[in-house]
Amino acid sequence: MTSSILHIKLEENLFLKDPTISKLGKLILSEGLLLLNEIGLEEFTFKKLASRVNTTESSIYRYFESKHQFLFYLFNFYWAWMEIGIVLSTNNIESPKKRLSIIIKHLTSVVENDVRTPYIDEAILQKVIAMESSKTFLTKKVDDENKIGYFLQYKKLVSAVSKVIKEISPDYPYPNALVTTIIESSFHQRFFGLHLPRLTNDLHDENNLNDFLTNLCFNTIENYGK
Amino acid sequence: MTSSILHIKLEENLFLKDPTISKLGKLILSEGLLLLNEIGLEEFTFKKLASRVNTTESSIYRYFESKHQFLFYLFNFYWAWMEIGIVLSTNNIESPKKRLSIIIKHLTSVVENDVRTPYIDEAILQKVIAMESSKTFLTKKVDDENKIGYFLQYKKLVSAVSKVIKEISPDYPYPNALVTTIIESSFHQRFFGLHLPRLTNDLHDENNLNDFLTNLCFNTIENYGK
DNA sequence: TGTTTTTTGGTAGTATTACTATTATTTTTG
DNA sequence: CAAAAATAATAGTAATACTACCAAAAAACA
Repeated sequence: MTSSILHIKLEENLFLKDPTISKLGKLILSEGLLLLNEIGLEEFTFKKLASRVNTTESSIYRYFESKHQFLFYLFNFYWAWMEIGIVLSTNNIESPKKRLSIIIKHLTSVVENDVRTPYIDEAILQKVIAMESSKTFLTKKVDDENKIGYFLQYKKLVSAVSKVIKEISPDYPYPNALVTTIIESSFHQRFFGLHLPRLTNDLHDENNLNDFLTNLCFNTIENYGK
Repeated sequence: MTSSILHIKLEENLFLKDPTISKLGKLILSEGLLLLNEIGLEEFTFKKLASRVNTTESSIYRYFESKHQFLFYLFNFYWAWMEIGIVLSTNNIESPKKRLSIIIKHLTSVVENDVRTPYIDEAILQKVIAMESSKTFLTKKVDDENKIGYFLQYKKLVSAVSKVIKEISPDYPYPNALVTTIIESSFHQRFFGLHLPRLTNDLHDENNLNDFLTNLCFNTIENYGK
């Protein structure tokens, strides 16, 4: 029996040395993700990570040129992984409405660890991305980082979902905006549920968050202009 | 003729010493806002601001204990100011639907400088808040900062808008979530229009952004459960 | 007007961050 | 077993995010 391993290959400029091909690299990924989840991007340093994996700062710098590059690596990993899951669970579905429902479920549900990716725990990754992903684009460096392809995976997914919306409502003029609104909202609303409950409505409950955004999506596209 | 000055009084724990009552304090606000807009929160330091207003780091630290407190000051100022504008332009309107339309216009339009607040340029403030406000809550300190009231103004506004939604659709279960989704989306979509256009749909045009979110809001609340 | 307060300026210092550079040691691989 | 590659260890730099202290200037008040 072959173990099924999902190897997610990311663009060359998301790292200095591919972390998936060495033991230390994998440790940096797995423990880095955990540390990021524990202390957050602001407090996260390569020095702390180094002491956690019993290596040195300089060794980590050989894999990633900065903690921002490391975050972008995880960010792209997440969206590449998400796309695989979405494609797999929708490619044999005829009805675009059903496909869209499934996609929204994928985008808004709490994720479980995917055992096919040994050094990344997707349940943790989702938390980290929810908390940190806005920080990838809300900077003055966004144009430079966009130029070197740091947002490619995210754009790819958005455009794929957008296509499904166009199948359902070809005249709806804002499919991309709607998709990114749903994604960002799912992250933020779950966060509000935990930390700033007056900014949301008991969306901590999985089904409510999915109901909120599914409803928002379909009512928006199906009634536009009516 | 009396000059009409809008004095926005903020909570005591948003500063160490009230910046609105001294010349230096006002300079810190006005120039700090401009500097923040120019270089972004990550690059912004009190040292740079000090050299810009010809004072010293230590003098600025007498007003704000950190740049994060300074950001929260601006954040609360923005939402307090926004609320005043919304109240003023809706309190004589009967129809809740009209009121909601006006509110969405306020929340999604590019703002112009309000001459009644001499040391804050609201047009700049809006840009800064759009870019930096997610960073106020997406941190590990959010619970502590929430406890000391750093999010009060924002919550107040959200709850006010939420009330209008309940007037229109009393059975809609997610009014708060919808309001924060609209606000966050208006910030992010405009940003995408400028920097990551493939994540949105020409919402750089004012009217489109307003149309997108007005439509999303009304269709969501009026068709829920249908 | 003179004298206290209050406010600001100036300097210094600390621990930490975000790196870069260099050399020594270990591990891998051909 | 030798050569190459990877990692460890150490050191160093400029900048950040502060704190502390004292002197000078400005404002308030008596």
